[in-house]
Amino acid sequence: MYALIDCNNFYASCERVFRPELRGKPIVVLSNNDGCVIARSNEAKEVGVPMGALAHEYEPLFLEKGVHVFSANFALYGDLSNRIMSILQEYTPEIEIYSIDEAFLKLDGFKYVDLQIYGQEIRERVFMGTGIPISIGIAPTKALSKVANRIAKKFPEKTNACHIIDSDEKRIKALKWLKIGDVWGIGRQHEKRLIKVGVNNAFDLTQMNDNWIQQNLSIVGLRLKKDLEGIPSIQMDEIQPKKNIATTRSFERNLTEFSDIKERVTTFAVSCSEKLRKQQSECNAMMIFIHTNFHRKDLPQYSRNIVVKLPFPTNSSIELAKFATDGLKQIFKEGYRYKKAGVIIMNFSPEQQRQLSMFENSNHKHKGLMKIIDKINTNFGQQKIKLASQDLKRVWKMKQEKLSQRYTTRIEEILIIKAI
DNA sequence: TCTGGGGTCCTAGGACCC
DNA sequence: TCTGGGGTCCTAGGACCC
Repeated sequence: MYALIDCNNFYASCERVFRPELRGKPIVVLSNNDGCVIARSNEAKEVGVPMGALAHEYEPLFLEKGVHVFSANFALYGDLSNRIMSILQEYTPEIEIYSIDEAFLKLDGFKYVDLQIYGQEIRERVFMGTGIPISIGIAPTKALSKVANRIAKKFPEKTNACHIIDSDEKRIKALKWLKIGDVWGIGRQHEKRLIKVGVNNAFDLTQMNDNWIQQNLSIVGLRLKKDLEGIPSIQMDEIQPKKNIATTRSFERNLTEFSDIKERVTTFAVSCSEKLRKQQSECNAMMIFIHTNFHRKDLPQYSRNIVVKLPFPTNSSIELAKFATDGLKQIFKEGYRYKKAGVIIMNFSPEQQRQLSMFENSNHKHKGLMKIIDKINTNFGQQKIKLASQDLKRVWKMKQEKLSQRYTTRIEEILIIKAI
């Protein structure tokens, strides 16, 4: 059996951990730059805040309904996620961390264990250890455990937030209940196509012809169908090094000057190379993109990207910042108001087994230098050491007006309790 | 004024090899 | 009239996930 653990309204729940007075109150979390809503507590959903709601547009509703608004605090969410995952690891040797708030547990050899009781134990332990409420779905395949999890979430009273699909009867009932667009792996495009041929729920999908599925939804869709039938076809994935790493941001205001954008792109490249060194890889190519604000129909639009092939594999911040600047020079065009830029690095190779090039090589001194810089930045706070090409005293930054404290990762922001 | 950020996998088609 | 057969690798684009 597989168990899918999913945190309830994860970001909103994280904000509540250190603000217990907000339990039962509506909460929303905003995207970078406080642009739109990316997470909502159940109470916020009830008062009518949709996903992706524009913050400025919904300001009146927030005030009227007493919705508590937070800027995204990824330092906090990431740390709480790590804590939850390490608790989950105590319950099975085989775990797949699927996203920041989800994990699959493979429950092999649990034949004589009452899974409902086991599920309740996990829920209590995670809540005790972190203060985050979770829902659990248990079933013979991964896709079915996703379905079970949905039921657990939708009917918490009836299921005690843990639903198990362990008979064909339960499976079919669940599949008939689940709308096709809500099935894991069926997005907008597939949903449209399926409804057109009369597939309205997950059960209908399992009744379709294999050839049709493969032709229209590819092998991925066929695996999904089998999984929903109860034939395990989607495997557990181990944690693997990433194949791409990206740092992209919208700017708080439009940028027109090359030098401003160059500074941003340099910083993005440095951030990518830090992540790259963490997984001990080097990259062989890099993409840089810039574009204007797509939503402003009244302004001239410009959007371009460039892929730079590196002459040698590297993970040095200095080298990557230089290549990023070179790339930017080729795509930057004067006279536009830029809203967003990004750096994506790809084509990784392991740091250990590098192929030496006859003529061009990265500066071998960088390796030691980067190690020291990473160490200092870890110990003394991010960005203590920067490249001179980055803005050393950045005056403008992301809009984060409602940022909560990084309670669990910064000693100076730890929760203070006053005993009176 | 105002619209997030970070990933994965699959397929078709073209270039190239013998 | 008539023009082989079998591969691999790479890329762009499209779909999906949270």
